[in-house]
Amino acid sequence: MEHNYKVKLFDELGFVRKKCKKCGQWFWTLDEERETCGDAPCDIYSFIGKPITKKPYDYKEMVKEFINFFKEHGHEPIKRAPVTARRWRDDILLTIASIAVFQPWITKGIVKPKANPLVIAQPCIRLNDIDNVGRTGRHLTCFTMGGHHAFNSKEDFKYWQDETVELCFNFFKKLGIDEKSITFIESWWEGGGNAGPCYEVITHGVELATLVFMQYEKVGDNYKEIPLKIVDTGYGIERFVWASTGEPTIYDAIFKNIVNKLKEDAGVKDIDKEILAKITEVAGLMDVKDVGDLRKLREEVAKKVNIPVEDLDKLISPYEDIYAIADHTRALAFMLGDGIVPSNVKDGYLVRMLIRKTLRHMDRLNLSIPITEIVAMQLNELKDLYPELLDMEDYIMEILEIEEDKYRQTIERGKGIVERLLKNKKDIDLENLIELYDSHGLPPEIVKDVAKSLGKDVKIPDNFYTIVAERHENKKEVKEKIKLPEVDVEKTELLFYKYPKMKEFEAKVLKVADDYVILDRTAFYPEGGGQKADTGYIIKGDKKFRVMDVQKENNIVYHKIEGLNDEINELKEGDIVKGVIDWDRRLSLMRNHTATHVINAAAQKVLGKHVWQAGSDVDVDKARLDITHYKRISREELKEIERVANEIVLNNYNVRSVFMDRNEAEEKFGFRIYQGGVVPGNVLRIVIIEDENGNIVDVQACGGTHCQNTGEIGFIKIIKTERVQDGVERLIYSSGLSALKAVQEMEDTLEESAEILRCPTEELPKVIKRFFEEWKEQRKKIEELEKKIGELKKFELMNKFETVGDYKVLVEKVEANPKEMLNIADNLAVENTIVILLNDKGNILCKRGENVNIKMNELIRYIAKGGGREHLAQGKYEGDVEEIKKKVVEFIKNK
RNA sequence: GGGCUGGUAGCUCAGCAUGGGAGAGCGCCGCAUUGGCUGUGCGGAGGCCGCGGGUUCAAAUCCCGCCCAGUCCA
Repeated sequence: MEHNYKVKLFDELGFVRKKCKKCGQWFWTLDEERETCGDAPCDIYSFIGKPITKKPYDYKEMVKEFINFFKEHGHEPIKRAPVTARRWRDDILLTIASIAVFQPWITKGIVKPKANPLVIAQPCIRLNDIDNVGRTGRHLTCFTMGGHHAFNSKEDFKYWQDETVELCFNFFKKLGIDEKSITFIESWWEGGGNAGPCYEVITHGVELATLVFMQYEKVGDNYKEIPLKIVDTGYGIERFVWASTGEPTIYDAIFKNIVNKLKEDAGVKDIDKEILAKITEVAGLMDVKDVGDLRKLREEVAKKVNIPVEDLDKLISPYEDIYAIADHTRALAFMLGDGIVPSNVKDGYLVRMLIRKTLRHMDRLNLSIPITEIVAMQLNELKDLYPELLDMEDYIMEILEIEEDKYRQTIERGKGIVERLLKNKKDIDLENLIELYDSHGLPPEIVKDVAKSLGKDVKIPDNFYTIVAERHENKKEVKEKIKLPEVDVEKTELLFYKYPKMKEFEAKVLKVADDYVILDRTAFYPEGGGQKADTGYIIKGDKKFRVMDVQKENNIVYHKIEGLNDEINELKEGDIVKGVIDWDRRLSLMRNHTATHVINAAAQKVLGKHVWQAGSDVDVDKARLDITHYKRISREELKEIERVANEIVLNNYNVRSVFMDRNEAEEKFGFRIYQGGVVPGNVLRIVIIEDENGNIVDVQACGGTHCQNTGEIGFIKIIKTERVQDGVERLIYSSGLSALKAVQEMEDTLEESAEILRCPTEELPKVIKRFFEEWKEQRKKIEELEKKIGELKKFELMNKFETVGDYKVLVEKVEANPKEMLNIADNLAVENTIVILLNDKGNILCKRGENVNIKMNELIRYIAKGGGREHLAQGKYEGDVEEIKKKVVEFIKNK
């Protein structure tokens, strides 16, 4: 893509455009002598040990400096967004850049930005390079992207390249960075479907900022101009801090206190800063991608500092662990502080992985301080800039403890499995390793350790995790969606918002397509927001058409009519019809939907702020709500949620809904409104439950139909809870008369049970316990008696043996069940006897003494249906004893 | 959302591929030995083999569904 990168500033100050001798990229510089672009690997880091700013900054100071500079230059500072991008968009889990905060609604031009131009310092999380963290001196999982953004439309154009480059240049200068050291590399940025030219802003071998001019949408291989031209800049706050201190690694610059504390606790000696600097410098020149690259890095550095690789390894490894811990714990502070609940899915899984990785680093160092304390230190460092994290401290600490416990258990369990595996098998092969990791969560490194302690060696391939990943490939499922016919009509006017109690309405038929009818306006609620569709009738004259289902697509409401094809001529375009809603159904749906909001509020109150709606389904006789929570909901908690919910009902709070600007809603109520998931559009419908003083009980963006006050719900009964995933609990409940019905059904169960046991319902637990215990006792007794019967019958039968060939044979019908027969036979079958017992239920059993050479399983197959082992066989026979006896004799004689 | 693993005595687990009498170790109880506690020896109690269906003469074991737990991946 051709683009002119020349800006006013370059002209004014006399920048020259050059082509990098090494990488061939074009760049702009004030230094006419310069031949390389300034970025690694063409240039090496030259700020380590030689800070490039007037004074050193810490993290907090740099954030403030950045915000203030752009504030002074006409940008409005805005609050950071959570690191959990999943809350407002469904394409990424975590906030990976400052621009991610504004995608997709603002960048698409659908929603106006809160301010324009604006400046933000946005904590971001990227886990792609997690294995490099601590090792390369520069990689972080958690960093802060300073961004100043301008959203330019034709009517309201703020600024573009000239100003952006100038602002950047001046910010660098304000920090005291030598202007001759700055280079602007011409580059091209693409991401998230958008694209545009960009500058990478480099100094002393390190890229500190990227200035992107988003102006295209990428359609296939082509670029289409987008209406909004967006200035998207990213300043690496941590890198600025690093460069301002000249520390050997970014971790030393950002996490000084924590690194020192960890070093002290682990008893790690200080090593020559030169070595650390060398690693960072060499790593800076490398594109580290996998374990192999890291090994290469280690070898390279060993050569440069002239130390054997093994020695260097011993020196450096503890440092790497410390750096990784310092980084990971900050990411954890943000992830947990923003309310992520650990889980086996999505962002919850990411946070669990991060906790486990951190614990593994800690184990390697044998630290005595617990992970909770390290995260608490992070919170302490972050509290001035992000006081909201401190509100979540109790939650964060509890989660860390629970997760550490779980991890330790997993490892212990895993060790047992490995030990047992080694007992039976000589070696652990790749297949075992994969299963241990995939199914039991046991990393190969730990397997190796355990095996080593038992004197066995385990080989781990370099690409182990790649192999695991391959096993999980090509899996996708196609969700079936109801296909609606395409029609070209005006969008349907929705009457149920304006008139929530409207039961009947008149409308004009706009279209009849397949078995769907489209009206110009409707009071039928189409399925959406977890709420099921209304049903009812559409009436034309004296003809009634049953409405089975109602769907909405592109703002058009489709009414599915029962058997419409047969009567196609009776309902046609232009007809004026009457719609009648099945009001009992709607009432139930409204009650259940409002109850869902009430339950959500109650759950948050009882369980904590981390509780977030993870899905809901509102049906007529019951509804369900999935919430994020880190343990099973106890009986006590459940009762408390139920109590709080019904308290809200009894207080008869007002429920109102308003249409609101997205920004205004976010401003007023925060991200909490997105309980129901990602909501499109600029105008949101906000449903608010508030008490008599106007305090908010619950607020959500929601398109559903609701009661007008909580009292209308009548009564909420939680039926049960389920664990739908780790970290997500499902509450199933109903309201109003359905709730009453549910309670009555439970009562029926109790009554019925009590009747069977002939006791009052309140005595049930006691009586059942007694019955159960008695049953167990009696079962024991029966077993004993069965044994006794066997002993007694011996005397009755021992004289009835007949001699057949070498053996003494008994074929006899007894009054006994199979178990008793076995006991009898046990007492009779000795030496050269064969015992065959029958009962009148058709059971047969053959048992031989130890000196018998005939196989009972073969014998039984000759005389009856059944099988077993050589010494004992069981089965079913037909005919009478004499016949069987004849066959037995026949069989034995033939042997 | 998908994959995989597991659920058997109070605990840790074996048995399950190939269906046929529910086992081991630890713990618990009793007895013996000892001045007493270990320790040792002997004996014993303790199981809806997660729940529900199916196949079969017969299911802990095979098949299906569910519940519970663990774990990996997107």
